[in-house]
Amino acid sequence: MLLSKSCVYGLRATLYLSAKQDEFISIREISEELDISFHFLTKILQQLTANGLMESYKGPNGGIRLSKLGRQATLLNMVIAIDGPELFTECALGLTGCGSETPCPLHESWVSTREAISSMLEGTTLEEIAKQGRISKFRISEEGIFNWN
Amino acid sequence: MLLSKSCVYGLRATLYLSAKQDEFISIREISEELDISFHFLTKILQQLTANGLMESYKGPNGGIRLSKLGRQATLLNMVIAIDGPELFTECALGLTGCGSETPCPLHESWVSTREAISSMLEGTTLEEIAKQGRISKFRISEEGIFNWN
DNA sequence: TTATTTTAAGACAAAATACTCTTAAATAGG
DNA sequence: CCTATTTAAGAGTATTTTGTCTTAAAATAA
Repeated sequence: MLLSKSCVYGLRATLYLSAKQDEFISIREISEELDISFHFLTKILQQLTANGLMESYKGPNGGIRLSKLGRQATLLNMVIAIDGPELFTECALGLTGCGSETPCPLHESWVSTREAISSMLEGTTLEEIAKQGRISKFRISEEGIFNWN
Repeated sequence: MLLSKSCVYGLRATLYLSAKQDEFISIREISEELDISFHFLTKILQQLTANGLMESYKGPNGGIRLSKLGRQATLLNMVIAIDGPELFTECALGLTGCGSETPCPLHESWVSTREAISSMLEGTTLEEIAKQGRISKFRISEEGIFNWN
């Protein structure tokens, strides 16, 4: 699995929020719309607020939203905030000293492959994805079509 | 983590065996040289023999070796035998129906990214890696330099 | 103030992954 | 045949990941 489940849930919630304006959206709503366990999602989003990528507000009409920083962020920032940077730094065979001086057999090709992975996640900001989503009607949940308005 | 630990251990053992000739190498030797738990490695290699990629022989002077099929195989075959094909088939966001008709926001770029991953693992056969290893002195363990003779 | 709604935090449980240990089966050599 | 060596198989343990539940804290509104 490329990304952990926590990370996938976090990304889907992030995409959900990218389509919303500045209002706080309740985690309950997100969890129901995307069919993700409420408490589990809460934990994941707490990590993102701790990293300054989201902002939360307690009480009635409270919820969560992308921070200014979060709106300008890319999916790569979200992935690193949840799964850590290891995917983009470590050797594919898990060897600690692996580098161009003392490489494993996969080293050179893995360096360029993980470039491809980070480009995929870094390519566009959330603002851009949201704009594109309105045109392309991307899915972010198993069932139903998400309203990218 | 791109590959499971089981998979990484299996790949490293595979690379170890690729440098050997037709003799059976004991799993004990591999586990000591590569610093992998003996019993755990045994389990992993059993999967590869079950898939016909390796052959084992019991008793004194017994051990394991790449089968004819295994020598002609690529690392991709080994990865799929251990971790299954999911990495190369599933949606990056874990959505079941994801495809070009009803894509997630990552779909198109993920398709080409996973192409990059499979090319990395498919690029060369074990025979070719072993040949290259003799020239480039690739590492396959934390410490020490592996003898690719 | 009080009740309600929401996130925060932490304990807990379940499942998956990683790893260990014991016993069985096969083979070789004396 | 007997013993030692090796893989096979399966039970068992530990750790990590995933998911649940309960209580606290903050905010709103009546």
